[in-house]
Amino acid sequence: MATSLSRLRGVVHPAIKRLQSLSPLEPAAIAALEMALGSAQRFPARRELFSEGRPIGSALLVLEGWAARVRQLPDGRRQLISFGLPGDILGLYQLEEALASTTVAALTSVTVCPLPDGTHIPTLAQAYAVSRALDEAYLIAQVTRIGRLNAHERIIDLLLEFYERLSMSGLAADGRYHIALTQEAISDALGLTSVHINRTLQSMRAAGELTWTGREVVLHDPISLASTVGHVPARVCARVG
Amino acid sequence: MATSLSRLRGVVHPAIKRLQSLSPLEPAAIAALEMALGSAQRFPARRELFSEGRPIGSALLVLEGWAARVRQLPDGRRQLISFGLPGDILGLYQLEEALASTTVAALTSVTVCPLPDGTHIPTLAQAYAVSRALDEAYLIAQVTRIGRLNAHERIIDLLLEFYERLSMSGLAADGRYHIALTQEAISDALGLTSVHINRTLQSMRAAGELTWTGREVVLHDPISLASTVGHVPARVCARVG
DNA sequence: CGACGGTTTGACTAGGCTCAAAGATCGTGG
DNA sequence: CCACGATCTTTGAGCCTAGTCAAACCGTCG
Repeated sequence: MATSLSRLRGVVHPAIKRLQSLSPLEPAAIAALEMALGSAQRFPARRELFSEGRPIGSALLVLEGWAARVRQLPDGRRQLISFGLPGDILGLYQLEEALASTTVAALTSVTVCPLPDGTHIPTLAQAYAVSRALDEAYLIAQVTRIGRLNAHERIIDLLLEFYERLSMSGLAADGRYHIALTQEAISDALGLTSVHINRTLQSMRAAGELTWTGREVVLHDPISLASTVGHVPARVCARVG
Repeated sequence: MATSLSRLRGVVHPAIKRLQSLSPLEPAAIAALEMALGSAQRFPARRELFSEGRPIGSALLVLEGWAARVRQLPDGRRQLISFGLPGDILGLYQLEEALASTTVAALTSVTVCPLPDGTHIPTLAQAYAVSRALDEAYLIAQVTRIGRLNAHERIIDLLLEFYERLSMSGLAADGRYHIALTQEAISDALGLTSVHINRTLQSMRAAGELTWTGREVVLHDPISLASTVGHVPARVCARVG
C-alpha cells in the first residue's frame, strides 16, 4: 500500500518530507508521490543516471543515497558540480529536447523514482519550483566556495550545507548526519586534493570542530562554525525558511 | 519607431539577435521585443540591478553593457558568479515571491528593458527557456573552471566563453571582441588575484595566444586554444547549435 | 588470506598570494 | 587644452597554501 511505503515505520519518507518542507503539499500531491514510491529503481554506486550531452528522459526523485553531477576533463581531472540527496530532483527541465549539461552519477547505491507530474497539482508544482530555485542557490554557493574560500572554510561550508539539506528531510539533527562521501569525492567537489582534505580534516578534528568516524559526521557547533566561515543558508522564497 | 530601434543602422539589435539565435522568433515575438526596446533604462557602472535577499521585480533583458551576479564575503572577498551580456536575461524565475539569490551589479554602464511577457508567444517562451538552460550551463562551466583549471586555463576558458556568447549577438567575430572587464573583475570571477591575472596574461601575450589592447581582445586561434584547455561550448538543446 | 578501496603519513615542489609602489590611461573640469 | 584625480595595469621580492609522488596502514569482504 502507498501509505505503508511513505510512512515506513510510522515515519514519512525523507523525500516526501523534504518536498513538504518546501511547500505544504495537498493530499493529491502526497498521493501522487506515494504512488511514485512504488516504482522505485536502484542504481549501484558509480552508475550514471544521466549522461552529458544525451537527451534527458523524465526527471527523477532521489529516494535514498547520494548522487552528483560530475564533469570529467580529458586528462582525468574530475569536478563534482552539485549533489543530489534524498528528496532532491534530478533532470528537471522545462525545455523540450533538453540535453543533459552534465553527467549525473551515483556516489553510493541510489534509489530513485520517476518524478510525478506536477502540472495539475499546484502545491506539487510549487515544491518543484522551490526545489529548482534551491538547486541554483546551491550552485552559486559552490562557485563562491571554490572561488573564494580556503581549504578549511570550503570543508566547513560544504558540511554545513549538507547539514541544512539533510535536516529538511529529517536525515540530520543536532549537527549529526550520515555522510556518503569519501575524502576523494570531497576533494573532487572542493577543487582540492584528497591529501589536502585529509590533512585539513585532521586539523579540524584536533581543533574540536567536528567528529568524523566511519561515515558519521558530527559538527560540534554548527552555529559558531557558520559564523566563522561566513556561511549563510540558502534562501530563495519569502515563504520558505 | 520600433523598427528603427531594433534595426539601428539597418542592423538587428544584438539582444534580439541573440534571442533569435536561441529559437527562431515569430513576428509577434519580434514586435514584443521591439516594443520593449522603447522603455530602456540605464544603470551606471557599479549600480545594483537586484539585491541579494530582496524580492525580485520583473525580469530584465540586457541591451547594452555587462552585468554580473556577485557575492561579497563579510571580509571583502568578492566572487563574480556569472555574467549578463547583451541579450541575456536577468532575474528570470517562475517562482512566486522569489528572492534574489545574489546581487546583480552593473560592471559597466548597462542598459536594460523589462522582459516582454512570453506566455502567449510560444517562440519567445522557448527562447527564454533556452536562455535559462544556458545560464545553468554557464554556471556549471564556472564551477569546473575555478575548481579544476589552473590560472592559464581558466583565463582562456573564460575568454572563449565570452567569444561564443558575444558571437550569438553579433558582437564578436574572428576571435575579436570588446571586453568590458578590468583585470580586477576577471580575478574576482576566476578566484585568483589581479596580480596573478596580470602576470598570466603577459605570458599568454608572449606566447602569441592573444592580443589585448585597451578593451579589445583578439584570440588568435580560438579553435586551438579550445583544444589545449579542453574547452567545450555549452550545448543545451538538440535544436540549438 | 589476499585484494581492494579508502585513509594516513612524509618529503619536497610549485603555483599563486601578499604587500607595496611605480607607471599608464582616461574622463572631467577649470 | 591641459592638469588633476581616479582607476587600471605593471613590476618586484618573499612567502605560504596546496599539490605531487610515493608508500604504508587499515578495514572489510569474498
